[in-house]
Amino acid sequence: MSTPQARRGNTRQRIQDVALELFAEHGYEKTSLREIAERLDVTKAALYYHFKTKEDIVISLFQDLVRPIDELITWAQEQPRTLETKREVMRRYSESLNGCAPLFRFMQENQATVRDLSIGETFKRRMYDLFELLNEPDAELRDQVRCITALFSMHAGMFILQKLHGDPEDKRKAVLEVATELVTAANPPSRRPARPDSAQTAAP
Amino acid sequence: MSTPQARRGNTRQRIQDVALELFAEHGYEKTSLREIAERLDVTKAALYYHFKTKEDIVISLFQDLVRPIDELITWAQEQPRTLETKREVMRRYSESLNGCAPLFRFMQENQATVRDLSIGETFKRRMYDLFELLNEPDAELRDQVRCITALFSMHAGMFILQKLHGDPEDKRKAVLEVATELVTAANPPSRRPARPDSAQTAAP
Amino acid sequence: MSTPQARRGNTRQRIQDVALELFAEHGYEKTSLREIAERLDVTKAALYYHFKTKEDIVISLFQDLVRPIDELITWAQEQPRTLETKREVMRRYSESLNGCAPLFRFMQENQATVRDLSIGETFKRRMYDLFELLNEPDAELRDQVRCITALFSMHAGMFILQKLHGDPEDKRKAVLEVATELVTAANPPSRRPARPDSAQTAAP
Amino acid sequence: MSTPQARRGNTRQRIQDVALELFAEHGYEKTSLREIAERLDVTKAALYYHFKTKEDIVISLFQDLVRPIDELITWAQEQPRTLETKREVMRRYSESLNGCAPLFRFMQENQATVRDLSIGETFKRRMYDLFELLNEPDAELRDQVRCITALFSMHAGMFILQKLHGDPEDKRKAVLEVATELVTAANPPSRRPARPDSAQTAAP
DNA sequence: GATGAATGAGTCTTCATTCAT
DNA sequence: CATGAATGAAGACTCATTCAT
Repeated sequence: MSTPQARRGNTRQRIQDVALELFAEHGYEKTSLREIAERLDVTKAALYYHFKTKEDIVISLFQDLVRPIDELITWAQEQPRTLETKREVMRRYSESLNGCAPLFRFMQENQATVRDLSIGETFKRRMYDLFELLNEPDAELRDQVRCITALFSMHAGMFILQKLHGDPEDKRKAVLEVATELVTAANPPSRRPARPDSAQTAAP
Repeated sequence: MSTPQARRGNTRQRIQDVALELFAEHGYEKTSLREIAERLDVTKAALYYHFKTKEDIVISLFQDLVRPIDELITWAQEQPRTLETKREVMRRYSESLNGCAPLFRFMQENQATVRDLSIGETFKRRMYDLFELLNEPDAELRDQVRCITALFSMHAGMFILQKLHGDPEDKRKAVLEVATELVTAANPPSRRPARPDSAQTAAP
Repeated sequence: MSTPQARRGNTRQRIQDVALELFAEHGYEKTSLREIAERLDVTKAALYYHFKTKEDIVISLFQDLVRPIDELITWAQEQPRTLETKREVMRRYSESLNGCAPLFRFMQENQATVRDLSIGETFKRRMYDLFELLNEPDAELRDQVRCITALFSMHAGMFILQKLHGDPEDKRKAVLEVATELVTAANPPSRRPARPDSAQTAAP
Repeated sequence: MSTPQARRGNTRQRIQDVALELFAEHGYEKTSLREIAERLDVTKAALYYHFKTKEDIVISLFQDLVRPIDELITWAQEQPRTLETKREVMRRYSESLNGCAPLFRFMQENQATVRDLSIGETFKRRMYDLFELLNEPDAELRDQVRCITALFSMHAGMFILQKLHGDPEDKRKAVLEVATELVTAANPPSRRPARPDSAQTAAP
């Protein structure tokens, strides 16, 4: 696996893996390309064969992440805006996040940096789309806060809970439950769309 | 205020102000001492008269912040562990945070950096103390998540909600309410200490 | 002279001197800041204390050069457009060039580079101003060529003739004579301003 | 012409064309092989199939240029050293230059670079040969300057006059005329070889 | 209290070049 | 004929830090 021959052809992938690991661990700015290169046992110049700039590495990481979320958003926008849909969005979102925990940890812990990177705006847009899917347009301020907290707690949840003992999967589910409760509370029956039967068709 | 005479003697304070502003805006690593010095119209060397290192500036900022929170923790540990105490902790914490929003924004958005700084450990300790004040020792996982989410939403709340329109004070109250609800839900009547006097023995 | 104390305070000047020497010798691109720093026995960073960028060094060199030429142009524009004025312009220009021969050699031999630098445009402008001072507005193409050749031969003259033996001052005068002849030929009596008496007031 | 098939077999030529274009535009040092390769839509490695080094490309360009000039020199050295021969040399030289204007522009504007390249010396030799053909061995300094100026103005003429309006061919002729006048003036009747047959013994 | 001048270590990035395929 | 992958050397530039004055 670590012979030069075996590494052929997957260097790009290996760069992404190591970079993500280091970015998540020490932050984007404090991770130098020298460090990444050394850990891969290649030269810095090799990185530049695969990525035009340091930022480009982050962008490539982000693009792999954003796809499932984009699909989720697209799917949700075609569903009826029922509570059940919202719950399903939360479920699916939780799973998406689970698949790219390190990247989300990186984004969470390097927000100041990410904001200056070109992906910052894209990321914000996604968050806002999700918020709008959970939130009713004319919701009270308190309910808006509930929705945002729900989203945010799922982002942060994963690694904030790391020091708590317990099975990671159990923790994920606990976070999902609490977050779903918040969304549910933010969508009281009185404010839900009139005909409840549309709800039946919600999730597949 | 901005004449050379008026600036005499409060340079230290002015450095802290500008540094915090820039750290919060662009992150710790991307803010150089040159930038800070230029904005203050002094030389970099002048910064070194007031602070031993760059990290020292952050530490000094942090110390001003941590005091009210330390006091809050000390006070709370002497109170009975009732739900009402927990609610009061939330109220007071919300106000403390309000007083140092930019610093918290900085800590929130530069976690990867802060972790490597000497303040990282101190900060984590405070968070854990607060968590223990809100959480019952043998609480279910879900209730632990509620407490952590409650704390976290108050940290993040302030600047995450910036794009929502509305009076900042209204937003703060909304966040406080939602967070307090989470804490309340995490402390169901059945689990609250049966005899309030047992609370006396709670804190060490 | 070369003790650290003696060097204090004139580092900026020394950088300019060495830089000009190396730029003229090997070209702008092939002269690295490392080279300049090493020859001065300072670090590269020291150069950056005195100049913001590599280009900045060239700009500073150029500004010292351009001043006497600007003055010459200003002076000439206030004189009557007689042949005698033009001859005086050539005389003065030759002396100006003599004072900054290495810089002109640099500009002459690195035109492709200079063009991309910010000084390129400024320089071209000066050349055009000088051309207009020597040339009559509606001159024939051949006379225009004469003027341009006159100017150009003075620029190039100095270092092209280096391999010819003879006293440098003699060579400079020879170039000036030939160039002046070209200008004279480009301003035939028939085309000179009508009233010859205005010519009397020409040179101071 | 630009289909892959049509490009077969003339890649070498295409490299030369693009390289010359870029060298003339931005200079030798600032033109990277990557740039050349990209514009040709081949890889850098492909360039190395056709040329051993970057300098090799310049050398190959130069060799194509130098042949007609070598022929001109050889021819001229066999002619009698009369003024008429010299005039003919100028005429032919002007035409040669016309055929390779971009290369000459490159050499003119990158002298500092060319000097360090292996072609530098070769080029200088040719220039000196030409000078000797135009100049009488024991000419006065002023006449030597005339000859050099004549040569030089023809080199520089082409692109210096670019901003002047007028037909390029007209400009070329104007330059040739002025340059020829300079050569004529440098060869006054009094100094011309008395008996034309003495010309046979001129060149070594 | 503060500055002017400098440093050493490090940053990201680019380049000409090589070579197995 | 040409490429994909990589290298080593070097480039310009920035940073936190120091210290004599």
